[in-house]
Amino acid sequence: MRAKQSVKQLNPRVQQVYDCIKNSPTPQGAYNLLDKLRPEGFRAPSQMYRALNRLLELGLIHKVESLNVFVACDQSHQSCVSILAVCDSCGSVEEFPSPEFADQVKAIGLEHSFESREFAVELKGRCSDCTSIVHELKE
Amino acid sequence: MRAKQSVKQLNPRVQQVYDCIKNSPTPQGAYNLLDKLRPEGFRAPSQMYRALNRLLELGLIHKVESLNVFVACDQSHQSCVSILAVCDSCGSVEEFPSPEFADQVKAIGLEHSFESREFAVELKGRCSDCTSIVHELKE
DNA sequence: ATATAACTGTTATAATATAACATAACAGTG
DNA sequence: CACTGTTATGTTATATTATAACAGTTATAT
Repeated sequence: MRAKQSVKQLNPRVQQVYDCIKNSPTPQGAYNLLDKLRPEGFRAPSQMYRALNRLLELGLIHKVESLNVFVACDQSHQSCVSILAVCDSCGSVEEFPSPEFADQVKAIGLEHSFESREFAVELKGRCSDCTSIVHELKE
Repeated sequence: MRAKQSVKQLNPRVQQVYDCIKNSPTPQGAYNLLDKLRPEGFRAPSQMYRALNRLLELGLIHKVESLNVFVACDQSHQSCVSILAVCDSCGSVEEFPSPEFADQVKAIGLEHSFESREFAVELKGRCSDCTSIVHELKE
């Protein structure tokens, strides 16, 4: 049997998609990524979705469900339970890790006898950059 | 100008969709609802999405973004900021309102200078019913 | 009554995602 | 080495979800 791929060594296609997402300033949709990687030999959606699903499994990226886009996971935290803050204005997505918050969500679930496995929080609003731009315009 | 529709009196098509969602034990997709309401004269997706978007605006339903399905909002709470707990096993969605939780999420946003407007929390796991069934099977 | 905005119907198409099958690369085993 | 099961990749077609654009209708304030 072939050795299971370690996280240190991603498959070529998976690595290409991961790099592309990491190098993008804003989160990317699957077909957007597909276009970007067409020169590298990506042809069909299924190729892209395979790589994306692998990266999701590994926890290296998040999917912003409300926008159908993908964003690299901020590596600085371990428990990949985080708040994704989506800026309506510029489209950027920031990740706010908060372990105690994760505990609280699980606790609320348990109050209702719900055994939670994973969860996602998506915030909509305006990021700090866009807020300061608005303030400057008002001056 | 036509009077703005009050919440007490929904338009016929909107009301039909709302009733259909409320009467469904599990959350429904748009095309699923469309099939159910075909006998009532619904023909095209755009008819359904118009009604769904109206209900979302009014806060009468939620969209479960990770599943692309719609669920009636639990009327018992006002500040429609809630946790949606999706059961992997039976597909049911429960709503856990928690106002203090909402404040906490906003606070985490503000710590990062993010002005949040709205947000959604989706929990994945196993509901109390399915958990007890599993326990019974183990006996 | 009639102008106007809201609602509804209809057709077409865009955007997102997966199924199903074929081929290639690879690692272990006899 | 040749065989075998597994993972990875390529390819085609199709399913699923959502919106655009336009025409026609209904309701209501004036």
